[in-house]
Parts: sequence; C-alpha cells; structure tokens
Amino acid sequence: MTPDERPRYMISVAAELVGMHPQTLRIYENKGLIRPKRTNGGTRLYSDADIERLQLIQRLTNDLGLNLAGVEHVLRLQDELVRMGNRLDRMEREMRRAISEVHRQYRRDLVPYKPPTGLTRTWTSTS
Amino acid sequence: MTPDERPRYMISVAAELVGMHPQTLRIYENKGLIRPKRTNGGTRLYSDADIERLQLIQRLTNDLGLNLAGVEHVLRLQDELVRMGNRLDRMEREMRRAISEVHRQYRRDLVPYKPPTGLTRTWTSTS
DNA sequence: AGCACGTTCACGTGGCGTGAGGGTCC
DNA sequence: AGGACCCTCACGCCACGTGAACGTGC
Repeated sequence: MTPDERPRYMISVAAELVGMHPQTLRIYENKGLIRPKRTNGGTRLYSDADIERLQLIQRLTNDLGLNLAGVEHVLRLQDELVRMGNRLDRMEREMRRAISEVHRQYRRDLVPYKPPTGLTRTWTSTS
Repeated sequence: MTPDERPRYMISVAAELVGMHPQTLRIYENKGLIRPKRTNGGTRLYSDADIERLQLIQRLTNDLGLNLAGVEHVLRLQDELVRMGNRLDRMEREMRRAISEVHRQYRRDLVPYKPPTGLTRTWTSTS
C-alpha cells in the first residue's frame, strides 16, 4: 500500500509519466517540493513515490489553482491530518484493548469457578 | 476565547485595522474567503471574527506567499485539523470514562462486602 | 559522436493588489 | 451636498511554466 521508493525513472521518463515539462520537475526540486535521488553523475532518478507526489502536486496546481507556496503548505497539513488520523485509530484500538483488559483482569480474579467443596474463593489481590 | 461575531466595522475601518486595501477585502468576499454581514443598504459590516480571519489570510498571503486558492484550501484543512483534534480529545476522555465505568460496574457487583453470614455472593449479571 | 542530462537566463501568461470612474445611500 | 459606500474596469507586478543556449555525463 505504501508507495515504492526505489529510484527508477530519469527525468524525461518521470515527466512523461505525469505529463509535465522536465524543467517543471527541476523547479519543484529547487523549491523543495520533491527530492529525487541522484546518480553519481548527478542525474535525477524518480521513484514511484515521487511520481505519486508529483501527481498530487499536479492536482493542487492545475485543478485547484494553488501556487507552489500553497502546495508546500497543503502537503504539510495533509501529512499532519494523516498522522493525526492514524493516532486517532491507534488510540481507539488501544482504548478498546484497555477496556477488555480490565474485564479480563476482573474475570481472572473470579474464575475458574470451582463448585463449592466447603471452601469458597471470592477475591485475590494481584498487586 | 471564541471570537466575537457581532457585526461592527464598515469596510474602511476593517481595512485599516488589518492594514489592507478596502478593495482587497471586497475581492476576498467575492472569492468566498470571508462573509461579512450587510446592512439593509448593502454596506458590509465586519465582526472581530472576520478581522481575525483577515489577519490569518494576511499571514498566509504576505508572509507565506500563498495565492487565494491556496488560502481557501489551507483554511479548510486547518478547520479539519482542529475538528479532528477535538474529536481526539473527546475520544480520549470518553474512553477514560468508559474504563472507570467498567471498574465501577465490577465494584458495584462486588461491594459492599459483607462479612460471611453463611452466604457468599460471587457474581451478578447486569445485562 | 550523439543524445539526454545538467544549469542559467529570457519570455509570455495569469493571478492579485491597487487605483480611478461612476452610481447610490445616508 | 458631501462623503463613504457600492460595483466594474484597467494597469502593473510577480510567480510560474516553457523554451533556448550552452556545458557535461554516458
């Protein structure tokens, strides 16, 4: 599900994949919007993750009309939103686990129930 | 804490308060970034909440260099972030309450503890 | 040698702020 | 009647995309 980050495409291929001018991709790198890997010679290599990010930038600029400063800001906010959403999910799961743990704890103290044999166990401290 | 929404300032005053051109405020309204009330005659009246929003827009455009499309998007994302943060807080509180409720439930079933009188109560279903 | 890469500079377009002109309300 | 409001139009500036020029890597 999480996009592949292995460097793959040189700039002309990447540009064609997303339908952009190669020079535009270089501008994006200068502005810090994207960070393709480089070969030793200095040639940029774009990963699939980079391609996805480029397509997102494309939607923001072409469809929604943001400028690059806005794109930068929005990308950061969206990252924050995603992280907060994950945190919310984790918290929900953790809390459910904690609740069932409380139940489990009480039950462990109460069972197994043994039919009375003249002695009835009612409580055991676990501290 | 939450800003006052009573309509107060006509456009020239509002513009001076935030250091903007009155025409700029009209443009913002056309783009849907801000919605000042109107008098019957059609004169705009800006509230303190409007002033705060204008100052936020000012930071986004002047300091960070966003265009208006970006401002619109960012304002929406920030609203979402705030709402999600509130939801996270509420969930945390609710979950803590639920856990202590579980404890309370078990304790109610177990206490008051009566010294044995020949009959020992061990469990009561609450469903 | 040739092609695609690298960088830098120049041009065109469009978004946005600012101002002027003309009408209306108080 | 005057001043500040309303709206629309025009100008100027700057950001951004595109392309050219020229040098370098493969």
